Amino acid sequence: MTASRVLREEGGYSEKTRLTVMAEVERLGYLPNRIATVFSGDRSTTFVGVSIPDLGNEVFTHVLEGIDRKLVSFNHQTVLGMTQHELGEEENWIETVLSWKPAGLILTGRAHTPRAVQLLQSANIPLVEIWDLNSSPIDMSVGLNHFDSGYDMGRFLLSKGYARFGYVGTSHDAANAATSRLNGYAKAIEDGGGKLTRQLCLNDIPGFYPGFYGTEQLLSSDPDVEVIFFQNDNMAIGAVHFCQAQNIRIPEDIGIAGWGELPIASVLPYRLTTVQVNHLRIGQLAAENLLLKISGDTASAVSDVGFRLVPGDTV
Amino acid sequence: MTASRVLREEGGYSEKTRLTVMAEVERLGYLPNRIATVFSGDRSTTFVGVSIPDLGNEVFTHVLEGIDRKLVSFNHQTVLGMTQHELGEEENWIETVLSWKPAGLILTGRAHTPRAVQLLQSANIPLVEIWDLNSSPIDMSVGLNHFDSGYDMGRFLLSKGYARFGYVGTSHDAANAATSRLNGYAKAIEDGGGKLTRQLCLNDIPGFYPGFYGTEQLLSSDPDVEVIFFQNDNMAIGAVHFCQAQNIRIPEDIGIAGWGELPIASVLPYRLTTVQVNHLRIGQLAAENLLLKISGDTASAVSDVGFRLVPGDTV
DNA sequence: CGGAGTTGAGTTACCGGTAACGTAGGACTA
DNA sequence: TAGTCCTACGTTACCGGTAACTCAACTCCG
Repeated sequence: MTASRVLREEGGYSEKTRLTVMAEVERLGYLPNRIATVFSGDRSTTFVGVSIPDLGNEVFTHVLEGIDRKLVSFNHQTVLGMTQHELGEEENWIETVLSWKPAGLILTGRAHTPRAVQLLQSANIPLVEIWDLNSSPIDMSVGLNHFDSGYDMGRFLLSKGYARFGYVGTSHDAANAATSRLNGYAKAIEDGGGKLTRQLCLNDIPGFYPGFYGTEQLLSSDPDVEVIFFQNDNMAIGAVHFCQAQNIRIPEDIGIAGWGELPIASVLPYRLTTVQVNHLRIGQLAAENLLLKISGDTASAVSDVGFRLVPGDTV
Repeated sequence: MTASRVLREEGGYSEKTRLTVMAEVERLGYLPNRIATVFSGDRSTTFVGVSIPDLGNEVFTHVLEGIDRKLVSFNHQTVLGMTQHELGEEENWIETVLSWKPAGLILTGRAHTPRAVQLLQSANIPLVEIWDLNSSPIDMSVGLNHFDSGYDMGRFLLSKGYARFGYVGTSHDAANAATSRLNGYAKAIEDGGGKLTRQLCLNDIPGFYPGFYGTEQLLSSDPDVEVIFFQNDNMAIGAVHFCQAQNIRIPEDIGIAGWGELPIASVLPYRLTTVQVNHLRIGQLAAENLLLKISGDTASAVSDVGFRLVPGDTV
């Protein structure tokens, strides 16, 4: 008991005793068993479960980096959960990770299975839903309004005089956020009197190559499309390369718009029309709010990090 | 006790009892406390600590994805550790994560602090060192020989007739592997009678933009360089874009070589000279070997996944 | 039909911390 | 000098599972 007090620096021991204890710690190479501590007090671990759809998407690795950096600086650890864009996978992961008594959870997306929601509520631990802003979160939400970002892009393209619109995305739709963007985009086009002639949903991950062949597919089936909005920058860059290879001029023959502003944009010889989002900030803010709740403070339930439309040379 | 037996499907109970127990489980919404299980038997958790230098580097996110997918399919979870390329950070993380009784560890790199090695040895749990192959690992090693890959690139470039060589890398050198590549490259050049006129080490992350301005720096200080080997493909692609912007012809005026074959290569209008490495495979194999050891089987101590030099159009 | 073996279920103790409480002995006060 | 308080340290019990053991009831067989 005295040793326990010394190691926790709780006070109630003499300097002489402290030295004796520390000497024994040194001699035995003693490492505390944190499992026992958690068990004894029915406390939480210092684990924070973080679910993301997949790691292939650069956007989420930035979010994850923001989360982990912040957590580590407050002596917490990230337990990873890759949901593969499947709510069922997420539910299984939530059940498993909860049995390990995490200090909190960060989930990507606002959609969960009913049982997952029930598990989360009865676990009653701090929770942040990130990415697509949830105005009535289970506990807390950090992200941006994807519908609005799609809507703004639609309006911007309309203002540039386009009338026939296309969209290319994939079924790897992180937490339905890309679908929200598409819905916003479609709504803007409808409101503005344009025509969304074709929307393509590839069964692939949203990377460079799907952007490349997705553009080929879309243009061959609908050559009159004037501008294409892509699920993200990587796909848009793939599209630009396809157009260059086919001698299709941008923006004279076709307009290209991406989403997310990824690092590669900094070295491209053209300025991609895109939507800038501070991914790292989403992760940091989510972790910050979670840590506040964990330490018993209050944190804002809804944090909108916003977005910024970047008009480039590609439309 | 009977409930415990039912839930573990251990046998030694009647069907009638099983149903009674399961009904109570349902009624109470009972979730087992895995912490107690670990504590009771002085067992391990199902956590596997995975340390990687940083998440900004696409290469490691692929490795991590390979690891996590495999672990999840065997009911284990990844506990992330970002070491920021600092052995001290790694040591701190190892100490923390060990106190949570992980089932095993996967560490990127073969270099560790003496105290870290001591902690790892006394923890006596399955351990895989990945990335730069360690022929005498603490426990197991999965990766490739980075020195050899650099050496092969050097020899290949010599065979193309180059005589004045450059190198551009960064101080974010994941587990010293890039330095091994540089050493191999330098050795090949020396052996072949070429000249490594300049090696640049930028204080930045090895991304597109550092490749861009690193090339500018190197060429302005040493305009006679004939070919440049980059730390990775992203930097090499940044270099290609710099050359395009400056109307420097590739490969006529300068040769460019990358390393790692990243996804963007698939849509480039040219074929980048690079070294192909199966990053996902490294992660999968590391997790596989670790899980074998965890379940009490034996696994090979050293697994070389190899590499393949890809002669492209850029030299 | 009695003894041996089997089956299903209960009892006890333990893992390693820590909360809560107990207590000896010194200091301080009225 | 007796009573009170404080400090430093010790004792006990408990968290929730499970290993190891016990035991009653039933089965099986010569």
